[in-house]
Amino acid sequence: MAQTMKEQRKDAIIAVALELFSQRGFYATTIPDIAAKVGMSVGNFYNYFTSKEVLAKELVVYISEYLGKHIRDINESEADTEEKIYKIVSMYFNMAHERPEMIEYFLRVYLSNREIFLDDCEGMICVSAFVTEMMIFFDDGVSSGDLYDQDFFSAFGLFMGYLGGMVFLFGEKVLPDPLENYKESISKNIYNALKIR
Amino acid sequence: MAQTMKEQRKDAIIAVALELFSQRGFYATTIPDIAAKVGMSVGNFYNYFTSKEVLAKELVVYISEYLGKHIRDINESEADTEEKIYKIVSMYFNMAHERPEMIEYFLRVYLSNREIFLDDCEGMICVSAFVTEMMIFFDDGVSSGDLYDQDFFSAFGLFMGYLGGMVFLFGEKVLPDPLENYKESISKNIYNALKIR
Amino acid sequence: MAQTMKEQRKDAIIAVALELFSQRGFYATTIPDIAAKVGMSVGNFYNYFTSKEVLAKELVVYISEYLGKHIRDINESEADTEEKIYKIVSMYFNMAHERPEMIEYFLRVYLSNREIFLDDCEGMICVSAFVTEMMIFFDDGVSSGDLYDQDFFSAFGLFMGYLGGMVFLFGEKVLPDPLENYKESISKNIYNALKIR
Amino acid sequence: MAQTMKEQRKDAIIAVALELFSQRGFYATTIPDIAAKVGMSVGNFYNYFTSKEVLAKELVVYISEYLGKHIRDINESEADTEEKIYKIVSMYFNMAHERPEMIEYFLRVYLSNREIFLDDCEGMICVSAFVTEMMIFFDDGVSSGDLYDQDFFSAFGLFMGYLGGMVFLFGEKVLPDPLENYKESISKNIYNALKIR
DNA sequence: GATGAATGAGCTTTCATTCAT
DNA sequence: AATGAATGAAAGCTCATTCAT
Repeated sequence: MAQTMKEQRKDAIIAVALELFSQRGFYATTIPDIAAKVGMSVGNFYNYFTSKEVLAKELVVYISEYLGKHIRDINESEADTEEKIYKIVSMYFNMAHERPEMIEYFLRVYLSNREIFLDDCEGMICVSAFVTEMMIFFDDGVSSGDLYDQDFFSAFGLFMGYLGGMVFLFGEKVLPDPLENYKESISKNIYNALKIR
Repeated sequence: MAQTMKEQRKDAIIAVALELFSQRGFYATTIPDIAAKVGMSVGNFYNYFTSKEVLAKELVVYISEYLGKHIRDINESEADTEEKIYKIVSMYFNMAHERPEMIEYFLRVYLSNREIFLDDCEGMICVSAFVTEMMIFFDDGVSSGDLYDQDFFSAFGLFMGYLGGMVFLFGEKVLPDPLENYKESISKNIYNALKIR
Repeated sequence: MAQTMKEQRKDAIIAVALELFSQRGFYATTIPDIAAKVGMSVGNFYNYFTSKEVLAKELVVYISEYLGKHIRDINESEADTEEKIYKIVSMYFNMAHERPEMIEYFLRVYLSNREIFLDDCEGMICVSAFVTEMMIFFDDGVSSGDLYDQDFFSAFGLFMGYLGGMVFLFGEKVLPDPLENYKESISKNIYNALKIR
Repeated sequence: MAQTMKEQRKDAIIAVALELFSQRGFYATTIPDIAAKVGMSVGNFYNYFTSKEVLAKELVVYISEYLGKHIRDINESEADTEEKIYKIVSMYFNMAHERPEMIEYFLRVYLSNREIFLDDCEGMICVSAFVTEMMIFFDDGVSSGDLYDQDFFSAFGLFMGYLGGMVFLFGEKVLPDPLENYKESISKNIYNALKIR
């Protein structure tokens, strides 16, 4: 598991870029900003990522895999579908709390700046690790007779749109309570929307 | 109702800016781009809007009022809550189809580039016309015994997150069917999630 | 014939660029160099030429037309072929003396940096004004029975290669005498090489 | 004649640099490009050549000696002056065909980027091996009563300017025939221009 | 109101060269 | 001899904004 020096530096760039991009957006973050915060020269940055866009794309893949791994763990747990929904919501909100840069990057950079991701991420392929696990979740739910058998993306849109919307509202500071407090009601809403009828 | 010349020119800018911002994003659209498409000099543009950011903010207000007006009509109609949900979903998807620049602007510019709207739009005030009507919808639904009485923003997040998510997925071309076809199932999902329990 | 202000500024850029490119070469001359010498901001330079390459290409056309015009005058004069050769040589060497940046640009920038001119100047089209007049000169010489009827480019290569070579040697400071002094012998050499046999 | 390892590596760099410089030009070729193609690290490259400019200069000397050696062979042959001219033209065109990187380097890098060669190559000293042999050729021609006794550089400019011009035109793809086919007429033209009168 | 030339700061990216290993 | 990460200066180019006309 020992990382090479180069891998460590690359991870440092990823961490810093994630933070800055998520806070300031893609365009308002400059390579000099990133390099300075990593403690690296601008020129050297380009030994790690061939362009700003390539960095942005690697970041999406990174987050997608991170999210995907957590959902896989939930998928593989013993919980029933309703509990799994709660676990996913919890995981998502915890992540929004503890690693907000990841969720924010997803919402603010990936979902919004289509022009950046057009070339290599078409059809959500940069995000497939995550989407695949959500598919498995739905399929399992349907198979086990808990969820209504509907178009995947309709259900996916509900689930992720809802969660993303809440995180957005939280970021806007219009929610009266911490995200934490909404886990129950939101899980319930989602379950009600998706359950067998 | 006759508009002054100045108002007409201003509306022309708004229309063009909406189109370009929604297609290319805020940063990739330049003032020269907008001025050229309006048929106006760059210098003159600044007689109508004092900066690019101010233009962006006026655009949000414009869309918020437009959306708000349509929801008010639905709120004031005779329909019951379940029908109103269907009407709002329909209206939203129709708008995504016929005036995509509006929905796209909302999703791609307003929701994503927080840094632009920080100064004058905090706490969703630029978007209050629209939010207010959604609040009225929920209150009416609760009053009439149709909807479960929960935190407004939790319900709002579900509703708008879901719709936004679907439009996003549609834009990504991953939906097998046209948005139109999802009206029924999505309205149903939303109603199931929000109804009295 | 009154030039607009903008045309004057453009001409100023052309003059400066010609000078710097010919002295330092294309790559060693920067846009900031040019702008500074014109007394203009870097940004404003790009209101006149959309890129450094475009500027380089306009320069070739400019010189080609300038040279072409002078050769046309000679072609249309009453002189016989041998005299015309002398006139062309004289004109070329005078130009190398009085406007060296033009000849130098031709030799050092246009002839050498093929990659710059690949896209829009293929097949010598950027230089056609000049080549055309040389063609006319040869045709006339052949028609009047003075020149041997051979492949145009073979003759053209002799003529222009020779003159270019001499200017190069002059620039290298290896010629014992000023260019001026070679007019006679070179014209004679060219005539001997091309005349009817 | 066994080369040391170091000499072999150096020759490998020379071969690669010649190829890349002649194809892409001096500025568009990077040291990393060269090192990669040689299969060597960038750092190691600097153990063989102390700078990019030094490499460029060694290359000229290398070509000059190569050309000089071939001309010496011709000078030392039994042929008469007219035949020697033909042999030089042939050799030059053959070289342009079989080792185009050498001729191209001469024309595109050495003759054009004066700024690179200013410091150590002034007065054609980097190229003296070749120039010297051409001088010998002319002197012999004059001594044997075949060539007109004129200024050496005037004759040299004709000879080399002509040949360089033809190779240039060939590279521009404007010649109707292969270079090969021009050997006769060009040799004749040169002889006519230089012969005793 | 209208024009568009002008500014200048700042961006992404490149690359010859160095140096610790 | 060899590696390649690191530097840093500089390049081409963009663009929001201003201002003289």
